[in-house]
Amino acid sequence: MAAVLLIDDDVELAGMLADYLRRDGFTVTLAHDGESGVQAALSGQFAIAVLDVMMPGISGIEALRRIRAASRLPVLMLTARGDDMDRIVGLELGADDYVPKPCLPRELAARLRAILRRGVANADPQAEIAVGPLSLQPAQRRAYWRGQAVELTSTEFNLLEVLARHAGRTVAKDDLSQQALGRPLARYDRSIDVHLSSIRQKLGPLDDGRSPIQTVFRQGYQMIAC
Amino acid sequence: MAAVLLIDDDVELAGMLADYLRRDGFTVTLAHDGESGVQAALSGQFAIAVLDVMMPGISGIEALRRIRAASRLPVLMLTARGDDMDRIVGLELGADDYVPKPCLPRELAARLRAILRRGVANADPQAEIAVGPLSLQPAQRRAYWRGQAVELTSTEFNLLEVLARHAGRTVAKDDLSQQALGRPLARYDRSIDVHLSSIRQKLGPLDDGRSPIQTVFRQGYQMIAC
DNA sequence: AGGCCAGGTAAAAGCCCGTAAAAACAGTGC
DNA sequence: GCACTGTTTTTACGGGCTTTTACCTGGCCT
Repeated sequence: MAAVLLIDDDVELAGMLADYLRRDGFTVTLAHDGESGVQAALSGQFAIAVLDVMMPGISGIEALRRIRAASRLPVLMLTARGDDMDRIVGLELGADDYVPKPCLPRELAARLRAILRRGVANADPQAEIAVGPLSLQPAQRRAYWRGQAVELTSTEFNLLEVLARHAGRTVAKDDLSQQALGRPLARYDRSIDVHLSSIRQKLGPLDDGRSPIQTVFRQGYQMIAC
Repeated sequence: MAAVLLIDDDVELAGMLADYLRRDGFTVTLAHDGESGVQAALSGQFAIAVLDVMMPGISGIEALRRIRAASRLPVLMLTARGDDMDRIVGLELGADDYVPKPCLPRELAARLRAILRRGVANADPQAEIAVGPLSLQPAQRRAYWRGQAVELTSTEFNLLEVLARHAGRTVAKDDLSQQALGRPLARYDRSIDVHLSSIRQKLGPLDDGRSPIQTVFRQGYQMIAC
């Protein structure tokens, strides 16, 4: 089943959780401090990470920030009962869920499965993203259209990757700007539109003559799911 | 802020939670049994529903099943500590999250916000919506009428999608505006009417000569269920 | 019957988006 | 430092989509 990375400095508790998850069908790897945890999370080997908020050295929040800076790997936060603020902040920062400690292993497993089922977001950077005639290899930053390599600039690739990861759903322009350009969308900023125009030209139309990227008026853009 | 429907037979507890949520900026409506709760959930007036699992009459699970049969409204389940099985089943059935009881109101609010932030993404984009001669593929933003592709503008598609998801029930103009145009209905705003006029022209009449979208005087519009 | 108001629809007005082209920026080699 | 090259952002304009306006029809009420 899915590969889980468990980052928690409490060796005993982590071991116990890992045992339970393994019996439940998960493949579990342990990291006992934030530093090595972040590194492992970015290795691209895991489908999801479980991250303890309270840790010596880098806090869980900081670890999450560093993971999010480079990856969309799903992350579930473990928090001690009571630190609600941290919970909210955790989700603001882009955690996918949190579970209060002490937690029932069974509950943890259920939430892991729920996140994995929700799926798509599984940004395993090693994997290839395929949507209809488009295929992307984020690890090599290469794009193929109908099997042919396409020359994209760096920004164009970023944009296309975000859209492809959310294929079939509308992505707001602000999110596109945030994730592909790394800055919030300013008023009168037309960069996204211009880049999308060039992407469309480089890719060409679908079989039915439509563009593979649809405009959703006033909301954003949507890549057509295969 | 967001309109929350709270379905719980425990009047006292529900009232307390409602108070907290209101102070937190939510608009809260209460339902004290499954039957009326399901009905309210399908009214299209709410952004999210909170549903107690343990209820006399229809159980929370059954209520969820009936909501899911007709709608993708986000639902958060309230479960008593211990019934893990129900939790898992709850998520399998398409709940968006669950919170164990007794719960901190603050935690409930945080989770509600997290789901709402996740936003529209809840609508299962792979599914195809079919209502009589109409079929919609939200993932590709395509519409077919009697098997023929129909060219719709972005807003027209949004409107039709909302109506089709609630086929057989009246949708208030204000909800249509909110969901398809992303803004509340203003006085003297005729946009919805105008868009509906063009949709009707593009689709044409049903076999019996009526429009597939009926006007419900002073209330809204309703798509005729197959 | 007549007035009032919601809704149907054509047409005008206004705004958003597509896109070419210019300007600004970043990197490279000399 | 400077010219050269490739990329990103800004600018500008035209076209299309949305919204507003206006006029008309028809239901509902007194």
